[in-house]
Amino acid sequence: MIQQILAAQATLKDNGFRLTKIRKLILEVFFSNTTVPISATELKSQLFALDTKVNKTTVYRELEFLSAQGIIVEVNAGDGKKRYELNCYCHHHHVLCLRCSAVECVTIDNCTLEEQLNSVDLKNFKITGHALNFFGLCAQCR
Amino acid sequence: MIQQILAAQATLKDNGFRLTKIRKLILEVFFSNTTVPISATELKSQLFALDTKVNKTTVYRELEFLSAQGIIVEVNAGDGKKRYELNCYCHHHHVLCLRCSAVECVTIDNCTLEEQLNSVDLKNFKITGHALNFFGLCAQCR
DNA sequence: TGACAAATGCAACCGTGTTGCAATATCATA
DNA sequence: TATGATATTGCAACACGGTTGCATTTGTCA
Ligand SMILES: [Mn+2]
Ligand SMILES: [Mn+2]
Ligand SMILES: [Zn+2]
Ligand SMILES: [Zn+2]
Repeated sequence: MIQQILAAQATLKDNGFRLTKIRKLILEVFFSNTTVPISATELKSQLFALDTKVNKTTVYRELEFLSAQGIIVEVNAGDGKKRYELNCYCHHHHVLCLRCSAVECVTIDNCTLEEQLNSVDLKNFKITGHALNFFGLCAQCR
Repeated sequence: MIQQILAAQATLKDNGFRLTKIRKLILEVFFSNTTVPISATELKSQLFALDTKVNKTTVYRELEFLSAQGIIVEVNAGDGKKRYELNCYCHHHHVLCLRCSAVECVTIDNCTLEEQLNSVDLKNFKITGHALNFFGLCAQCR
């Protein structure tokens, strides 16, 4: 993990971007954290808990920046709120708790969605991706 | 279609609700329209095109009301915006155009998603539903 | 150390959706 | 048909997630 975070930092520097205090902290949050996707508001809170008060504009801009760099990815869990997680380069889906909005990643072994698409009438859309979200109640809320 | 709209109106009256000018127009929009889900803003525009200026609060409340009555259903197409369509009582999914936000319904024949769930680690969530959204470019935008 | 550009903070704004409350319209009943 | 109870509507103000312009600060490299 320490290697990965250093690699990410090196890549950023190589591309002419700066390693600010805030950016390094955000990288730490994403790399050290669990695999749960977090929202801009949650990230802001986590930074505050780390004694770093960051303006929300900066948080939004940094999330967009790290997404553009391919370090994190946007997760749409089905409520109208963007979340982000470390880019794991592996296709998977998400579960959302309808009561407390907790989100977890879920992986379907041998997901055949892509193959099933061939037999589907997609209304002349050119498909570039899909999102499968499950809804329900988490362990604490059920 | 004319029968269905009359049946819906009768049900509403039987349950003590009123058939206002606005409510009847909204029912007409949903029953006569294509099967494409529409947002509150789009509905407001369609009513305006029918020479009926409606306050947005009324639109939102009416959409929630008709959902609660089971006449229409909420559709989450993957952008952070609620859409609604006539309740067809049939399980299906949706495609979203990433450029113009057009939405269409798609049906996967013999959707096996529910069965695949048994072999999936759902993180102790109790699942009550799912949403599968495809993304891409519509016929006009591709 | 200094200059230049990247990053930040601030304030104001946007779109979607919600709430409290007063005014209005519907409809059963007289 | 007139009336009253209450369902519905409009208005204004608000909540929330997210964005934008611009001035200030900070990181980096020569
Ligand atoms: Mn994930
Ligand atoms: Mn549909
Ligand atoms: Zn929960
Ligand atoms: Zn399109």
